[in-house]
Amino acid sequence: MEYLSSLNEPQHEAVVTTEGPCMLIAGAGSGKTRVLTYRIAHLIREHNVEPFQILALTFTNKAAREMRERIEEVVGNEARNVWMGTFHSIFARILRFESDKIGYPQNFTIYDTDDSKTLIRQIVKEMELDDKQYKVNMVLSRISSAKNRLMSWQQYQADPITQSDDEQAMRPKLGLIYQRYVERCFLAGAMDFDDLLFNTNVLLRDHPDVLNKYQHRFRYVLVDEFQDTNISQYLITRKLSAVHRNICVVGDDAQSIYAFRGADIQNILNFEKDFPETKVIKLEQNYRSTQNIVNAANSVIYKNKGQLQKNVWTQNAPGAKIPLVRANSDAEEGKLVANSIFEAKASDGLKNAEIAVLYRTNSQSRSIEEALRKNNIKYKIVGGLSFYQRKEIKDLLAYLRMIVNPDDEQAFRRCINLPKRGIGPGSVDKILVNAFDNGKRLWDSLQEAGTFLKGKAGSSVENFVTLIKRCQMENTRKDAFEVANFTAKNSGLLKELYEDKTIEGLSRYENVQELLNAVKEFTDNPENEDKSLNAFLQDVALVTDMDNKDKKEDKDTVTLMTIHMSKGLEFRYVYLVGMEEDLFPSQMMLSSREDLEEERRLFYVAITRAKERLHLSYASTRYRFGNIRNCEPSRFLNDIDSEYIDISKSGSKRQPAVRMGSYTGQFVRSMREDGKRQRAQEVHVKKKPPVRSASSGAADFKADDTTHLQEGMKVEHQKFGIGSVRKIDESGGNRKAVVDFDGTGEKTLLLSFAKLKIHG
DNA sequence: GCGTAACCTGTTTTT
DNA sequence: CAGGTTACGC
Repeated sequence: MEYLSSLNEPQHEAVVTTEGPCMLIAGAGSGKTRVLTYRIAHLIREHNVEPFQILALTFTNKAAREMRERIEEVVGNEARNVWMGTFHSIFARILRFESDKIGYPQNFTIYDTDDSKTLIRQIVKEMELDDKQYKVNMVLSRISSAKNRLMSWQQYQADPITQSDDEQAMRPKLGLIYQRYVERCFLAGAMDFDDLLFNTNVLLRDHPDVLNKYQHRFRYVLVDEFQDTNISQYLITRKLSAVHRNICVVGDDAQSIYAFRGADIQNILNFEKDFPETKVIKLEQNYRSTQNIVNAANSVIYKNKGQLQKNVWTQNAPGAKIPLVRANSDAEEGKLVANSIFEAKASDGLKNAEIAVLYRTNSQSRSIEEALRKNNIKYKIVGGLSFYQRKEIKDLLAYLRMIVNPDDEQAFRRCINLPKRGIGPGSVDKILVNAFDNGKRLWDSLQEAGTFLKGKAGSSVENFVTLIKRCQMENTRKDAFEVANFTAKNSGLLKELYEDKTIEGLSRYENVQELLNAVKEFTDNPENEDKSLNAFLQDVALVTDMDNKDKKEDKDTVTLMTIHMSKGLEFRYVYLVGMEEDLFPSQMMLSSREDLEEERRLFYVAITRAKERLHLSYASTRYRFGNIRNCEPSRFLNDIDSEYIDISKSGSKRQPAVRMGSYTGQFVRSMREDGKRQRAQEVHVKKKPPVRSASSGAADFKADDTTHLQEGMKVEHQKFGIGSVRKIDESGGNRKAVVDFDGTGEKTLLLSFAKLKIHG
């Protein structure tokens, strides 16, 4: 029980109040994660609860992983058996187990947003609707919000409100698109992200035996970031905890920033109604930030109406005022931030890892990246373009999906003619029409394609089917890595990339190898019991970031990310850039008061990430979508009480530059608003964005053929430097070399992937 | 069916 | 700007 002594009174109460419903209102920096992990540890250690009886739900993989690690520190290995994960991953797991009950195959595919969009695009086309009236993003968001409110397509079509809404908005067929979309997903054996929650609700609603089983299994239910749950998620947790009623929700209404995807603060009010015996505990002492930061944050959130009563305070040192800095351009803002980081490191002895740069939109990262690179400051980007969204990665994944679920329409479309086999859109349509018109599965239609496709296309499809069958055969007796390897080689994908000797081609080839490495890591990880391809694909579909990569790479890096991604994290120094009207608050969000308040909560989240120092900046011109735009300082800057902010560096009287005429190359001539000329100003460097994958730079390092590698030879590795070969190990089907690197010591390298040069 | 060039269009946050 | 789609000639 020694861990309890470090807690303050409400924290202590929150840990030991294990029985009955409980709601923790946890202010920013109040030690929420600590309380949650201790609570779970306490259940296991003091109440003899079996780990598998505990269900703990988070929003991000990162939060789940962090919590698991911290519980492990207290209770050891047992922590592994706690049902802990994101809503989506936990319920995907349960759905897989119970898939037959709702008519889905056990190996169902999870469609990512791209798959969903492609499918909607196709449906709109097939229905011969105007794609300008039915814009993909709009259609998808309507469908998504319906699903999040648990409205089926039948209900959607029958509901007079949605119908009249759609008619007034000139898109009366939306209900039909919704229907078709659901039907096509079902035929393909696929669920999108929203379906994972929607179908879990259906499963628990229509199958009392299943509900009963899980209700009794989960004696304790915990929900993190409760303010961000939508109705669909809330209903699931409510049902699951209806028997034992030991449900603990943790949240902070001031940090609710996901209303745009259906999160509903009402859930907090509903909770007290649904569980009238709820014990409410408020954690109000902030341990994270200086007084100045806490006060500034409070002064901001105070501008919102209708927050829950809460008084966040701190005993920490007063700290410095918040500097507000104005730059002439986004590029200059980057420079100022980079310089400030450089100085902070020198004078305050900060490490890169203690610094974060936060922004509203992913596209803002560019100017910061360029400045940091010029200053030789190492950085990493969290989120943004994910590794798994790259074309070559999605291509190989499409093959793997096809092996596991050969009815997966989107995977089929992606890989049927890749590499080129002479199967064009005409043949693809015939195959699909043959399936849909005759009520057949896609896979069956593919297998009989020889009967209705003549010539080259027909025989190509037959070869494709044979290829998939061979891979499936492998899949019945080999682990994910071996199957993926087999598929990459036999599909011709790897060969095609290998033959592409352009810089981009090499990089794509490296990326595919990187994916194979990721599969290898997955199968090598002792925590993964199921090493099948199916298990790997499940995992990958719900992992959005590459943080498992970051672990191995350089750890001491400045973190760049959106404010959304930063929730739950903390840094000694935080640079919040782009404090400009229209950008933050975002122009697109300003249609209602509620929207503005959500943006303000986002500002609150950003401020409260900082422990010691918060640095605000804005640019008066910004390069966006190929245009220079003038920017005004954000209205949010006025929300901070003036005693907490230092505006001495923001008061430059220079007029913002205005774009004049067209530009070519790197510079633009600009003019002041008063008509006087200003010197040419650097606005944008026309360069490709930096390669962000873990294998960046790999293209410069061409590996040698290692077939003749022998013991005792000297080799060079891109990352580990020079070393000598100790042993060559050919067991287990993989050729591996044990290399003793000067400095880093012995490493075992997979020769098929390791980037090795033979030295001298 | 394939390859290229011209054209078009988005422009927010995430599982 | 960058990525996706269309039109067109082979």
